[in-house]
Amino acid sequence: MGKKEREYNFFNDVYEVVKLIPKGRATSYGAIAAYLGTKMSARMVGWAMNAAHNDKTIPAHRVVNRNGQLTGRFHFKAPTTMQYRLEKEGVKVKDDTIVDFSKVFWDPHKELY
DNA sequence: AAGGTGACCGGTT
DNA sequence: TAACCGGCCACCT
Repeated sequence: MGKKEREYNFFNDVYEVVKLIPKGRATSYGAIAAYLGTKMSARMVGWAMNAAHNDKTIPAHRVVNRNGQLTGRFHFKAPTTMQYRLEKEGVKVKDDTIVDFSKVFWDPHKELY
């Protein structure tokens, strides 16, 4: 098995959850890690998103940090891309932070089974 | 082969 | 309020 394939298998669980985030909602790195179990740390979720950043099938813009900040914005094509995509879905962003994040927040632990 | 490094997090100072 | 700390764990050098 090649390196690229192994990498994809390893991060696959993260990608599957990210793909389930509904339009107009967002979750956090830590929430995904908690949902997947103790083996996966929030840092690893960030690493997985980094590895996936050109995959158009993964809505990476819907993953932010626990405070709703768009900490991953510099990894997009332009630093404004992440905010643009969120606002296009009706999510308001101010000062690189999602407005009313608690209402936009999508917790995989509660919304998935 | 060992140590540095994250698109992080919760708690403490 | 902001800075810091320890835990996290696969990757990279």
